Amino acid sequence: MTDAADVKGKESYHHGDLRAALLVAGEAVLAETGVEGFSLRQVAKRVGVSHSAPAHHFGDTQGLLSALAAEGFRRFLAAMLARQAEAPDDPREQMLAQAVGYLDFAESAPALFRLMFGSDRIWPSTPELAEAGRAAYRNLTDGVARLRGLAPDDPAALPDVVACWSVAHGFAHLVIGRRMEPVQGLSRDEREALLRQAVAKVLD
Amino acid sequence: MTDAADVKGKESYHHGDLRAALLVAGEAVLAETGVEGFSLRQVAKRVGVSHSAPAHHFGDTQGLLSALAAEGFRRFLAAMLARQAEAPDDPREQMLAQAVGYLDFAESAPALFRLMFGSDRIWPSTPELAEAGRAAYRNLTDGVARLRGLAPDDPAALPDVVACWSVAHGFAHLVIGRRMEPVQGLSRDEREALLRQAVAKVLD
DNA sequence: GATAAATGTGGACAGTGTCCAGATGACGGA
DNA sequence: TCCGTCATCTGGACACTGTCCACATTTATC
Repeated sequence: MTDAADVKGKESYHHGDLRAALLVAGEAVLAETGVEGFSLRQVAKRVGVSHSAPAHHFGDTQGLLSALAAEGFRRFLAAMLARQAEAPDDPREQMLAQAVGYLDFAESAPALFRLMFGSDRIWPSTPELAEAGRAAYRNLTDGVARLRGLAPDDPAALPDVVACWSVAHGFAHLVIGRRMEPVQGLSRDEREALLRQAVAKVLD
Repeated sequence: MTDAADVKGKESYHHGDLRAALLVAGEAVLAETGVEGFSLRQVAKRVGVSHSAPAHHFGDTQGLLSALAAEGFRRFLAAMLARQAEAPDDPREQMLAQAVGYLDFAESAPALFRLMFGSDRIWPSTPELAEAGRAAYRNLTDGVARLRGLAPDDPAALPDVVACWSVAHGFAHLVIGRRMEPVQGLSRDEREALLRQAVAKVLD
């Protein structure tokens, strides 16, 4: 139960699904140590495998972190869609729900969030990563376009897109960075209310 | 001219002002390698001093980085005040200028900005650092209070403070993280205009 | 069943942060 | 002027890191 290596029995030379196990362990290490303390050898040790085994699946540290970031973007989008699904089907409410989902994800996986948006230890142009990021972005632009009655790719939506994205991102980043003192002491509901207020200002 | 050690001649056992030299070199290393690539030994080498010399002045790596972050917050505030000084003395214009100064700083020292706001390699509660951060925050709350006609410490200003801070921070962070594709290709003036638009929405 | 490819091992190397004992020199009191 | 104290700085040590390499083992393919 401790290590993924135990699933197939400890004596098999080949792991079976090392790639997946490394991703699971990698995310755990990331959450425990943060981006800056992340160590590839620690991930290998946790899986019960040689320190250089990960190289065959991810190349180097950046490779594993990039794969984690790509997976993060997919869950990031899922978190927003989950909030949108339980919100009224109104353009404005959908945008507010999206912002709350943004905060959900950042608070549930702060280290991953920072890896995705503010780290030099990934390759943002990795196809898998770039595509996952674009999908999340598309959800935002679609929402704004719908709210403003524009075509999904109308560049006229850019100012609103940027404003929404900035306020949600800034709020989430400041909260998980513990750099917004007056908000630290608030309950989750109060933080959410503040975020909704801020986004609402942008949408009006 | 290359190293601060040369100022007093290379042969003196004691450096003279090693602390200041380490801060200068530290910021250079930070700018070149980013937070995650920062190395204390590299800073020592650049100054021309033993690898363990910095310990006597800053304790460990976090100590030096915390000192750099504190200095960063002071320059952060100065950047905002500089923009405010050349803007009309109108509450609204002052807030917009403050946001532009926010972006100025982030773009001029992205690695330092990320160290200050999103890193685990500093101690946010260091007195010097906490005080420098509070001073910058106070400038923001004062601006919002003035705009809304409130007393400087009226908690009723919180929603607006949070909204302004979030939008400026999110915009700056996304720009320097190169995670906002549609904005990457724009000129500095265009980015600034987008930021002012976004902040203006919040202020209305 | 033999051969090629994929997967995993363990040693090597350079680089890192931090601890430690000791060398050096600045500074104040006699 | 001399002497002792103390801050400063050196260099070695240790454990840890990422990455490279030769090699072992297993799987896949013909």
